[in-house]
Amino acid sequence: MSATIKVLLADDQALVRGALAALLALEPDLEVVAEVGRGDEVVEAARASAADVCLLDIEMPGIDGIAAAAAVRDALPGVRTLVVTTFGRPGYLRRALEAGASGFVVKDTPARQLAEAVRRVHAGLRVVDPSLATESLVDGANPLTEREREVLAVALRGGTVAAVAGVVHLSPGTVRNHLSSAIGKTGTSTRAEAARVAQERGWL
Amino acid sequence: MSATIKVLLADDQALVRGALAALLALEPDLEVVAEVGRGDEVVEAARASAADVCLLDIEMPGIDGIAAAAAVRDALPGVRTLVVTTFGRPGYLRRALEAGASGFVVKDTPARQLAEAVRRVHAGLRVVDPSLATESLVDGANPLTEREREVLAVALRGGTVAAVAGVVHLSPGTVRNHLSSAIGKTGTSTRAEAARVAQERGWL
DNA sequence: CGGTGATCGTGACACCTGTCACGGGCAGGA
DNA sequence: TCCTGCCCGTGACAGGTGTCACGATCACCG
Repeated sequence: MSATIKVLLADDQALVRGALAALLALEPDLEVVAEVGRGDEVVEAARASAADVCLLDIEMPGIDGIAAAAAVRDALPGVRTLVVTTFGRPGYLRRALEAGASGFVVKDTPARQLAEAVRRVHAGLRVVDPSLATESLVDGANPLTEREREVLAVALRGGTVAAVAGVVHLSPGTVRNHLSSAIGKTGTSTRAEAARVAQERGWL
Repeated sequence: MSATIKVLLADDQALVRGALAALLALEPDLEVVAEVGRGDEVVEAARASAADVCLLDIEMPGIDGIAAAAAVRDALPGVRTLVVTTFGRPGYLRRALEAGASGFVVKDTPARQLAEAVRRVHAGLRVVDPSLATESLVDGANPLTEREREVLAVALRGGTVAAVAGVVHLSPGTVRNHLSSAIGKTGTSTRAEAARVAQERGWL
């Protein structure tokens, strides 16, 4: 075991990545051993640098931070992951924990708490934003089915039913049925509203 | 004149704010004298701390970073502003410069260049992301009219024509005409697409 | 002064959407 | 086995949407 906790940083914004590195470098017991800007480079870099904890942003090219957490869990079981994200969407928290993440921190949290969160995760504890944890329970699970999510995700870009049907290889009528169901489940009245609400809740 | 450059940080995400502070603290000639999380606190904090340069994020509660830059220009003419944002939308660059910002940096830029950008801005130079500058020229100005922007901004939330008409206090028919015009100008075929494209280009 | 363009409104038309009812197929649990 | 739930599709209907033509007012500019 090394004396310091080795940290891997994954964030697509170089400026934020560098800034977080500077922040963690202030802590004598932490050491940033790797930085990546894509989700699909996390496992490789974590292995090469023998990282103890991976700090993962969700919004990243390649694969997102949640999928990266799952990949780390499968490939490097001893490595802990801590998801750090901009959006405190309840669905994100649930999916992150299901992907094996040990912690979930929103970017609104004070800077000084980040190092402490890394230490707790490294010690085997779970770190979860308390305000989000309750919200996640209140909000409940994702009521959308697999196809509804898929159709709604494409509809988010704004095309017509025919365009969506072409992308997902379905009949236009089926697409409308899925959209109608999703509209009902989100309590909205148009697909654009439904897509927006679903995204805000982390259902996509 | 002080020996160090006094910097004000404005970003709604506390973690990013603190991280940027740590990053700039590494530079001996820079000093972070104030941190705020809202756009409408910038002028007050800049005055109180006698800041030389204001680092402004665009996405902020209260007023956004561009409006904050304009407020600083009007209230504190000697203070330079540097806009730092997540999205490299050409329209943002143009509007930021019109608001009197001395610099425009995307969060994708390497961390080490930030301090240099602050120094250049403090020296009275303009700092503009080069890749964005050319894109801004190619893209041209915002073709949308004032009312088209307003209607499109409301339509972005996804409601029906009637709902939009109620918000902007217009006739439903007029709203449809404005939307139709905006759809034509964005080269799209639905209002949702038009709103998405307009936002991506910084036209809203 | 006339011309131009943004703004606001109406009316009409073809088309798209959201909803519902109704099939059938397929997996998993009582 | 039946039942339930998800999936996929069709058809029909009312209502919303996008487009166009046509007026009208107002501000600005040559």
